Amino acid sequence: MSLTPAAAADRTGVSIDTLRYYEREGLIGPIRRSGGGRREYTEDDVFWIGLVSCFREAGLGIADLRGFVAILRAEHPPQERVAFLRERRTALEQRVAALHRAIGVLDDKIAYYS
Amino acid sequence: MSLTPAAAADRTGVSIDTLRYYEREGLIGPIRRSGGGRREYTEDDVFWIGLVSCFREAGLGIADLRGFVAILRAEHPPQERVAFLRERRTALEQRVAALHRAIGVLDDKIAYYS
DNA sequence: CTCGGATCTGGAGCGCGCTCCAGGTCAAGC
DNA sequence: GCTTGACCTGGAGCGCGCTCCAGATCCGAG
Repeated sequence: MSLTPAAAADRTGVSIDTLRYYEREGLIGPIRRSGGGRREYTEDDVFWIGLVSCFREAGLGIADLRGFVAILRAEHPPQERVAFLRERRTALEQRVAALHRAIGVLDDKIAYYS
Repeated sequence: MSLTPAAAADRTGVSIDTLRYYEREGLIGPIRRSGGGRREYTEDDVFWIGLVSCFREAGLGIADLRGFVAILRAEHPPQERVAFLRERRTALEQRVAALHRAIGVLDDKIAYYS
């Protein structure tokens, strides 16, 4: 069984327009088409879209994600993949650190006004 | 002593154009002017710009920051301030959670390819 | 006094990440 | 067959957060 665009959007929480956009940008798919040209999303597609939107929510840009997709799909030596992934991980941890600094400031202010 | 725009930009790591933009948007200042109309940043200004860029780095939008500035400056009851600050804090922690989910995915992939 | 570099203003331009639209196609229900 | 609604494509439009530009002004060094 496969899912219509509307169903896939519903399942993933990503709008139909955005799904098409992601496909154009090479972040997902290419999605299989029916005889009439309509997209038919598989469960695997849904899972992959979930990964992509997880990273989007974490603040990665489209270009970053394209690199990520390329690494996970293409035949790069595992060593290179791991290096790439670690690099991304470091970038995300820096974001976490930035958030903690901001939270620290908020905590100070909260303490001050409490 | 006060700082020229260039010096303030240097101290804060925020570009001159962005400093003017933040001022227009009401995130900082208004900055004191010299007789000739040039901006003169104080140490307090520099400190405040640091706060603003801390929140920007944490991913808050300009509108969010405007709200933040309004709360810290205007005469709102402390109770309201604290409520606002806690709300912002929650939002930031949700971002942290999103980042941790993404980092978790990366860790899985790293483990898989290692 | 002159020169040149820093700064001023208002407004245009840009990259990102969608979001929306027009005009056309496909397919299930009557 | 006809209607209706979901879907198709290519491209325009939009909000955000800067970033850049033109043309004018200021001011310290020589």
